[in-house]
Formats: sequence, structure tokens, C-alpha cells
Amino acid sequence: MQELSKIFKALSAETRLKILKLLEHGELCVCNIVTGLKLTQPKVSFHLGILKEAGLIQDRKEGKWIHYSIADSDMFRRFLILSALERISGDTSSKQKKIRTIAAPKNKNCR
Amino acid sequence: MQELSKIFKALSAETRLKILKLLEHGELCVCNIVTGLKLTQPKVSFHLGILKEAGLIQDRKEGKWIHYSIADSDMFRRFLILSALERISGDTSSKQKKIRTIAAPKNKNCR
DNA sequence: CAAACATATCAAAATTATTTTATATGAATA
DNA sequence: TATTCATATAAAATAATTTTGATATGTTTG
Repeated sequence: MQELSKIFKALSAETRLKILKLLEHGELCVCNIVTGLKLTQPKVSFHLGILKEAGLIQDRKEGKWIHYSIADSDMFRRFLILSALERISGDTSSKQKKIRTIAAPKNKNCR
Repeated sequence: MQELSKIFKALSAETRLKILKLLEHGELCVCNIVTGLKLTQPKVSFHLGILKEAGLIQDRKEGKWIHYSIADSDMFRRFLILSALERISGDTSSKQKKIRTIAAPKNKNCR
């Protein structure tokens, strides 16, 4: 039951839902999420940690970067993520963010 | 998105998952939940409030008693509840509780 | 190799959630 | 009607989560 509540807890913060939404169309490195959602880097790392602990996302290291993506997990988690994402509109907040969200930056040279 | 995270937040505490599990087979009054889970009454009221706010349970007043049950809600919530319950084993904790859990007390004269 | 980067981690502060204790309300009952 | 019962609510105490600011680690690049 701890595992179950951990999954729900991970999904219970808007910031983390926004991160999942950003990852909807593929993997992104931390810096992409930071700029895409205009959050500080430690904050993003913190939330990524919680999503990862819950088995909702996975990471892949590539040199300097760490790419995160929605995890290749069991049916339950997959369903939760999909049905949650379906309920989140693309425009995470401001105009600028919307542009970022739609065409999530997947560049190597983050800035 | 607030609504979505509110639903997940409601499901993110073990106490609340236990309450839902108790309600699995039908409505119960608050006192049944209090004795069934060995929690204080205000604590139970608090958690019931959160589950209700999230649209996961509903209440029905009958004289002195208030009966709570899993809400007659949309597909998404229903699915979440069902798939969560499926993942929670009946034995919420101690032996005594187990008996309570299996044959949840639905008596009028609560004691 | 030194400087710049990407990310994680840690401690402290701030915020939010939960528990506890006391009390209030309204219904039933003696 | 006074008392008891079922439940809610409010205030205070405690615990958990999140944010912030600083720093550490490993990587690339000039």
C-alpha cells in the first residue's frame, strides 16, 4: 500500500503533472524542463526524483546531460499517466510557456 | 489541473486508502470507520472530508448518522478507485481489524 | 588544465498537511 | 427536557513536503 500511495503522491503535485506533460512527447534533459517550466534547477531535480522514485519516469545519462522520459512501466502506472495527461491541457500557464510546451525543446546545447 | 491533483492527493494517504477499502462493499457510518480502523473520530472526519472534496465519496444523512459510500462519479474516478482497491489487500493491519474489514460492521446502533 | 556546464544534494527556511484536544451542533432517547 | 450519542469544526501542536540558496560532482570545451 505504501507503493500505491507513493504513486498517487507523486501525481498529486501540479509541478510534477506539468513535468509529465512536458515529457509526453519524448525525453528531455533537465535543463529543457527548467527552461520549459521556468523553475529553478534544484526544484526540478527534486520533483524528478519523486517521479522517478514512484516509477513514473526513468533517466538516461548521456555525457553532461541526463535525459528523463516517461517510464516503461506496468499497465497501472501507464494508465495513470496517460489518463492524467489527457486531462491536462497543453498550455501549462503563460504564453511563453505554451510555445515551449507545444514544441518542447530537445536541444543538446541547452542554451 | 487543480482538480486532478486534488484527486491524486486524496488518494495519496494510506489512511484514506484504508477508508476507501472499508467502503468497498457498501456504505458505512463514521462510527463504523472509526472502530473498523481504530482511529479517532475527528481524524476520520478530517480524511472523509478530503475524500469527499475530491469527489471520491459521498454522504447520506439519516437521523443521527451520516453514511459514507464510494461516490457515483465519472469513469476516471471510478477507475482510479477500483484499480487502487484492487491493489490493497483486505488485511488493513491487525487480526482484529481483519475481522472488521472482512465483515465491515454496518450496524445502526454503533455500539 | 582551467573554466564553464549540467545536474545532484544538502541544510535551512517556508509552506502545507495531519494529528490532537476541546468544543459545538443537531438528533435521539430516557 | 436533560442527557447521551454521532458527527463536525476549530485551534494548537506536530509532522511532512516544498522551496531556496549554497555547494559538490562529474563532463565538456577552450
